Amino acid sequence: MFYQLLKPYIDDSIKRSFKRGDIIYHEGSSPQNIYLIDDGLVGLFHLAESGKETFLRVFGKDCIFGHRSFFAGTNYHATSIALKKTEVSIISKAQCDSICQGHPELMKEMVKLMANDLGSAELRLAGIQDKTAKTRIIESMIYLKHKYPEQVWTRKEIAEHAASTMESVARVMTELNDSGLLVKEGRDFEIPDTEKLLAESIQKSS
Amino acid sequence: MFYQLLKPYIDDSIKRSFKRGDIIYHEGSSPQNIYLIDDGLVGLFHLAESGKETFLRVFGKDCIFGHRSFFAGTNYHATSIALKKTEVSIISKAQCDSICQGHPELMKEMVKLMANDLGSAELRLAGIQDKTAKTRIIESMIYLKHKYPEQVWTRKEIAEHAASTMESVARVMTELNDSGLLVKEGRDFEIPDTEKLLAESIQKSS
DNA sequence: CGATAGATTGAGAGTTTTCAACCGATGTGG
DNA sequence: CCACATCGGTTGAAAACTCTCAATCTATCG
Repeated sequence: MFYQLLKPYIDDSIKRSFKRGDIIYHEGSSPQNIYLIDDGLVGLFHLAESGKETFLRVFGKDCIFGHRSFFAGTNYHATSIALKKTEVSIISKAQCDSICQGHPELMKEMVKLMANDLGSAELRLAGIQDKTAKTRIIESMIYLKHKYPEQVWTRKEIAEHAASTMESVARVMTELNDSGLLVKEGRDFEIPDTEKLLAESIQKSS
Repeated sequence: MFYQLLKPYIDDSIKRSFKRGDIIYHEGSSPQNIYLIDDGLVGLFHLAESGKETFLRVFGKDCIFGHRSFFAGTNYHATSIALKKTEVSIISKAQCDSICQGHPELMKEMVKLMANDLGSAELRLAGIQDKTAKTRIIESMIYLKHKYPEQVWTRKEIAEHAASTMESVARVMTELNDSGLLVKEGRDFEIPDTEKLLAESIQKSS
């Protein structure tokens, strides 16, 4: 949607490539651009000094990222990292400003996007309080797998999205695999029946 | 700021009063209005079935609330509750739409507001992972007390903001009171030196 | 086929929460 | 103005859910 709106303006934008693990921008630095993904997958992470990482958001083809800091007018609060080979178009501050100027309908979309992301973030915040680790892990597995099924998500990534640890994810996956609610396939996995799995997630962990 | 922009349009808006504890809108219901606080204090809470509550945001004089759901186009994801005697102006959907239509500068402010709130929510999310309960409690005490110093914040409210429990808040407050970093005054408290208290919060809990 | 990143599993530790009992402040009606 | 009801706060002890640590195993890829 943004892509459709932005497309006419980005033909002359700068392109860059990243491979898995590459950092696109760092927490704390000042936003000079908005990024648009032509192809690939990017994760937004908060990296704590303790070494703990939190997987905040994921962006795929045709998504923009870096927009939050841009519109907030603050430095980046998190670090964006390529999760696979990724091609992005870089839209400069000046370009952004001029595009926004002439397109109020785009601002409406931007408001909507961030309103939704804010809702999700707050629901996750609340979920850490009242949901068990198992429930959160199942929800994160479903979320990530459904959003980007071709990606082989690591236990660590799922854990960082669920506010847990990779060991706990491994344990939950083994348990679900044994009960048939999930099928482990090497490092990847499949979800045969999302509804059933969601139902399981609601039970108190055993 | 919103208040200044909105003021000319809300002279004929509906006013309503609430007393402490009154629910203004419920999670799950459909947003019909945006609310503007003429005077008072409102908290946004997520109420889990387990009984656990999460204190998501606080709104004081001249703040708007209910805007996230309005702009997301979804039902409320949380419940707003008056924290003291509060007067609000109610701005209807239709009024909102027409105001937004004619005022792109207002949409820019709205984008900025939500971009900042999204950043805060995600930082809190990350903080639950890598900060101790004591650190979060101190941060929430400072945040709430500095934002609305006249309010007598309860241990429970602080706990629900810090993703902890009122017992833990009571214990931290007793400890800080004994070390002089905080002064308990009946149910209220004062912070003699915010910098010192912040420094304390960074230490690992003892 | 070796090297390396990722996954698994067990046992133990530990921060917080939970539960429960009690205390103290605040506010109201008689 | 006192007595009592209630709401909020305090404290201790025990429980518990997860995490941490460590060793081992298994994919995957050059």
